[in-house]
Amino acid sequence: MAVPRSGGHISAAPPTLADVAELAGVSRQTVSNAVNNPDLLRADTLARVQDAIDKLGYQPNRAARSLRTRASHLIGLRMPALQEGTANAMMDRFVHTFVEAAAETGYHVLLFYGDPADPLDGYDELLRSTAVDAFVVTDTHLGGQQTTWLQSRRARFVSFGRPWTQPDAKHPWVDVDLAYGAEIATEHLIERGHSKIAWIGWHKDSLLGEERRSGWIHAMHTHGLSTTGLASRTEDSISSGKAAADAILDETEPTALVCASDTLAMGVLHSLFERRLRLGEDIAVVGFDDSQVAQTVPPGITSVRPPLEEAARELVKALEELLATPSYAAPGVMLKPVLTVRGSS
Amino acid sequence: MAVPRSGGHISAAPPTLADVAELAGVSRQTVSNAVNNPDLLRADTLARVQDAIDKLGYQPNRAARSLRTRASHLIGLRMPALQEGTANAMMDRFVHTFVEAAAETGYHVLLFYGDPADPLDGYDELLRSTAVDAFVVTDTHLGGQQTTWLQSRRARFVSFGRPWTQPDAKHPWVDVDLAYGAEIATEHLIERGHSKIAWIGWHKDSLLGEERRSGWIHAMHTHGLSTTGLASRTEDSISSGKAAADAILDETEPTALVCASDTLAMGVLHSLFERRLRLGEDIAVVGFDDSQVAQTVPPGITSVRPPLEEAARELVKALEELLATPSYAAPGVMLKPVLTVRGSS
DNA sequence: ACCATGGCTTGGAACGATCCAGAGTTCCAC
DNA sequence: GTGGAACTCTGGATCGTTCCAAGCCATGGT
Repeated sequence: MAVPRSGGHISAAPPTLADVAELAGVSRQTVSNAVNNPDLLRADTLARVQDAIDKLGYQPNRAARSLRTRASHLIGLRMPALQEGTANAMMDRFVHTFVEAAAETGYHVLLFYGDPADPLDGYDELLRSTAVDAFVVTDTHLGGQQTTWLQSRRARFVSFGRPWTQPDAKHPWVDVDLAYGAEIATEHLIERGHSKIAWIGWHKDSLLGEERRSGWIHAMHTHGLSTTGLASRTEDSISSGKAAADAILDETEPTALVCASDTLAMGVLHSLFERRLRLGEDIAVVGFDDSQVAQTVPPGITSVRPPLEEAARELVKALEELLATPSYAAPGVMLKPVLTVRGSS
Repeated sequence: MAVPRSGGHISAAPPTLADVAELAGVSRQTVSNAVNNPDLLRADTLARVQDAIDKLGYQPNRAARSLRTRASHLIGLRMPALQEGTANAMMDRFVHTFVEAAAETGYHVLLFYGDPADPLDGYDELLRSTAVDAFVVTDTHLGGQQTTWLQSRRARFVSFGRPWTQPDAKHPWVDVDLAYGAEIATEHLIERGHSKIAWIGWHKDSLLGEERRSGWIHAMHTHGLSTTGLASRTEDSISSGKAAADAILDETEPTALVCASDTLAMGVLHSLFERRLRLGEDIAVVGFDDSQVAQTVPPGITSVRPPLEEAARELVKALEELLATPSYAAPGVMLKPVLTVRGSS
């Protein structure tokens, strides 16, 4: 003998629509309406159904609902590649707010893994199995491969990061204006009385790097300061940050440094440590990303803080509209970072 | 007229089992078997079906499959609370490997959000809607609320963190032996010639804190060293770490400090910075967690590194068995951390 | 009294997969 | 040549929900 469906005190199998309907003395469809279109029911019927729902602890089965409505209420997010030693804890803050904001509109986040060597790995399977309603793409600066491909597959998605390579892309995106970030960082140092302000940035082929660099140049020139001999380009790692700092400190003796990332700023700190120079007193340093490290290292590193929470919320908003109206084409949203001033400047 | 189902070049609607069956000239069930039990088919039939599957790019619809098999192949993970300024980037590394390991066994991770004030928030909804097959619980040290509740709801789960309050709990768990961690940290300092080694830890009501502390005490006593006046207890924050360091440096003048967390270690660094003492030369410091910060601060903080990757893989393994055999009761797994030695000691 | 109106409720069908029981084939032993 | 086991394959039912078209019942205008 099978165990009776809804009889148990500790529900072995969760209650279904039919169970609720029976208890409330109405049909399945009426219960469904009570859940999805309450205003279709007469007040007293609705109350009766609600009682039954509460009594049984009913909750619609997601799989069944997804099957029928062709919507999973899941947003796919590919796990960003993890680099040991690099301050990408930034993503943590972003993901956190994103999950929170998504929850508020009834969406959950499906984290998936893809081979770091293949930027498209993982997307196809989820798309074909209709496991997610949409994606959030976060690595647009690596070239538009993912977005181009998703577009060709008619997948729904939003991106955190502007469509660098296709300025006419139609998908919603949110990004942070980090040229502006470099500008306010540099101006902050100028206000503090510095005039020999060096730049430690990334290689020329990095779109993000060139953008940030342009902010520094703009601020310097606006204030009539020269930039010659003050810029250096290198990898985004601590050791190369240190090497770059060593070189520039020996050659040009700047009084302040703006770094394209907190990782590079940490490299600078290593150089200072070795030279027994004191951060914030002997020399000023400003970083990017406002990572854990910048926040905690004594005496604190002044850093350009991207509004990740706001970005996450904007993306969820765009997603919501995109899923409501498939033809939705939002203008991109560009957010301004703020400078968090700490002891290093 | 409706668009023909599988006719399009750019598939509007994904192909279904029936489409594949038709193309291959077999029944739906045979296609299903080709996917799930290939050895039931004759070799030539299997090849024909496979061809059709490849040609159409067929992928089973997850919702339909979930509905029928009552398994979503999703693992629920509640977003851990985010504390600004605290070095919990540790979780990032854990989540990353977990997602990766889960993917290898065909599972994806469903990230969800729960009100930080209510440790149970979020679980119930997912459970009742049968959205996930199991949970990973990560905050067992906050008291066994979540695990007790999940157990009473007959939910499947594994925990990262031993069942502190119920030593007889039956669910699989994985944890890191951080008493041992404190021990090797202390012994490392003793080897380096230190004998006045202070402890900066958490309040007495923290189970994790007491455990780590016991490792320090054990190592000290084993080597005939006194611990009196060398221990301090405080909050897990940078400012209280600094205050504790200030007090203990003034009173007892230790030559080395073991901190219960990297956050506290950062507090110590602030104290040293103010006193113009040089980390690793004037005084040695060891932290816990091997966070980003410990890795990057010059000259690097020696830190007890929990094997998060291994833990994640063990948890996935346990999950797999748990989902295969519902009555599965694994013994807990206790992993040993390693000490990452850097310039601070 | 009648029919149209509109609000509320209903049973049957469908979403796309798997489970189940049975039908058809093949093959070997007697 | 036949019976039976083993192997393949098939059609119908089912998972729990929502869509659809139709049914019921008051109400109100003619």
